[in-house]
Amino acid sequence: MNINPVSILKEHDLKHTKQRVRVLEEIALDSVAISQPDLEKKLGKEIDRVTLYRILNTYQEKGILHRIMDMNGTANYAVCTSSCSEDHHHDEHVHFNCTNCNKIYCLEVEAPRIKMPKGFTAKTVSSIAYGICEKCNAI
Amino acid sequence: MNINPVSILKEHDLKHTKQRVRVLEEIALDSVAISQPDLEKKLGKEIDRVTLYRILNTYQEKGILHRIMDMNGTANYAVCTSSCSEDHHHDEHVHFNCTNCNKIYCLEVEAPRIKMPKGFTAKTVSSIAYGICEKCNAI
DNA sequence: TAGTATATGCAATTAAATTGCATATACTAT
DNA sequence: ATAGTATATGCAATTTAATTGCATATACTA
Repeated sequence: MNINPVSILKEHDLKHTKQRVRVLEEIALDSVAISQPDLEKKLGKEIDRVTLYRILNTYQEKGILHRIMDMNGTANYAVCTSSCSEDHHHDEHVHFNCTNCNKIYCLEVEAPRIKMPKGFTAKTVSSIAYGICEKCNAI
Repeated sequence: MNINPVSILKEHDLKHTKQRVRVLEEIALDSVAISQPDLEKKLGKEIDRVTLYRILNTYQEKGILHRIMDMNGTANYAVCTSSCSEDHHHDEHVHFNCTNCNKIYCLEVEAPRIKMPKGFTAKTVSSIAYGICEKCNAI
């Protein structure tokens, strides 16, 4: 993922701190979403646990990160595409959660439009496919 | 929801206990999924917390209940349609999570088939639409 | 560069989930 | 019916996750 943490922070009126930059860098390393526990393991010595929580919440609210819940209710984070904003997350693509390695992929597949019943108004739709990923299938 | 807890238990080779029956009854009361915290509040005095965890896990594994994770990673439970089984959850319908009242509805809408990229094999797909529900829209 | 607002880290608390074990309960075969 | 066996339940204790309050440190503004 090719992002510039500093300019992302500026765009969203967030103060430039080394912890915030570090978190964004770490998450952007991989196109695969990273789980909160894994992030903690990687950053645990550099960034306080509580700070990490707060940074992740801020990023999610600002539309900088997607939060994808896996089957166990664990939060996973990935960098949003540039079109996301505070009031509208454009994460209408499909996520894929491998039931073997538990990785979450952002597929380049548009989430299909779903017709809502009368009275219901949908703002966003999250589709998660569960199965076996590329790598695990190859083994 | 019109179910018979006793026969459901039999079908799945589960022992008939009053706790298991009670849990099924409670969840089947409403077509809307119920959250684990709400279940605990309702059953807390009748059923031990740990037992509830275990019953819910068993039901989910056996395909008796759907587990739907909401935005906060909280588990919500609803009765599966009769076509669910241990090896294949047929919950390919869309869920709707109201961002106002936080209720989760099982919509009578089939989840659309999604084409997977090469190498990925999907077993189930879960689609959750977020927005405002019927009731909250009416207010 | 001083002043101010906000982010961070630490300590403490609260809440959620898991484990082990003794007892109680449901089912099986007699 | 009943004894025996397997499994479910409830309790206590533990582990893990998440939240809150507050003092200090850091980034931005004028």
